[in-house]
Amino acid sequence: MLIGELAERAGTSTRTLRYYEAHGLVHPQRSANGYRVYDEAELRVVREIRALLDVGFGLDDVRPFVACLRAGNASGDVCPDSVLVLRRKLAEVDEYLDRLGAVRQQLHTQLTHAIAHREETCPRRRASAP
Amino acid sequence: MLIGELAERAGTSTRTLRYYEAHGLVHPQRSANGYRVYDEAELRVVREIRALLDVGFGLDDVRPFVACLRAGNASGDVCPDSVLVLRRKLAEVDEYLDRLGAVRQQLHTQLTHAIAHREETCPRRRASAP
DNA sequence: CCTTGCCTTGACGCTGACGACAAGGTTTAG
DNA sequence: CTAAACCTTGTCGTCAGCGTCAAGGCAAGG
Repeated sequence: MLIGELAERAGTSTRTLRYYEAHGLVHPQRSANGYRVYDEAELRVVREIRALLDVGFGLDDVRPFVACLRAGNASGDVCPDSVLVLRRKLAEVDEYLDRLGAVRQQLHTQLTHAIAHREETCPRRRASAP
Repeated sequence: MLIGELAERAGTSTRTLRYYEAHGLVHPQRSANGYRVYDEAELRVVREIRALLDVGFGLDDVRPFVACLRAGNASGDVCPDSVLVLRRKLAEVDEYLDRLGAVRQQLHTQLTHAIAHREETCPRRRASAP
């Protein structure tokens, strides 16, 4: 299959596929006229890449998973390097969740105080004094 | 106070202060020789900006808070526009927390399956068979 | 006069994953 | 013959908040 078909089947663009290739994630054959030719395996690889990128991975994080798939495994997750990345990413996500939770708390506090301030300085009609 | 002093007192760089000015967030006076001259109020403004950026706001989000401070309020939070931004940002954070939680869940699942797969295909010494 | 240490504007670099366009070759259909 | 619809490489643009020179002016001390 050519690049256009793969792009459509993988739900991405030809530009993206060439980008992945330039970064060493995909290795298509070339036909006589220089066109990139992909097989079904590459489709699975591209879908793996996309799935991981959607979850917040970078291209470098994705490499072990691609290698794992290419090594013949049914899933890109099962190789040691992939597991390492999964652990690291999970830790990163946990850390970010913590920070974001703290931020949420702070925003909530700020908002609460701001509202309280408004009630103080410009009381609503039905509040206390007429 | 000149730009270097403000930068140090605010814990940032002169480049950053000029950047804020270029984006209309800070308006220093100019001395005869063309140097930027800031007063104490600008220090508070810059600190407000920094605090909000640290929490994940963009420069555009910060504008209402700066205007609020400049309007004479003790806090940049208490003006209506600031409250709107606070509400919006809180909602954004909540949404992102949800997504990130889902991602965490997925990563956890992938990791669990990968580990289980390893136990299957290459059992530990003390597992089952000798 | 010279150095040191401020300050000025201007302009390019960076990160990441592409989008958009240019200028051209190939193949197929009419 | 030509248009349509593929494909190729190459290059620049995008978003945000700055970092990092470059080239030069101004002030003060020795």
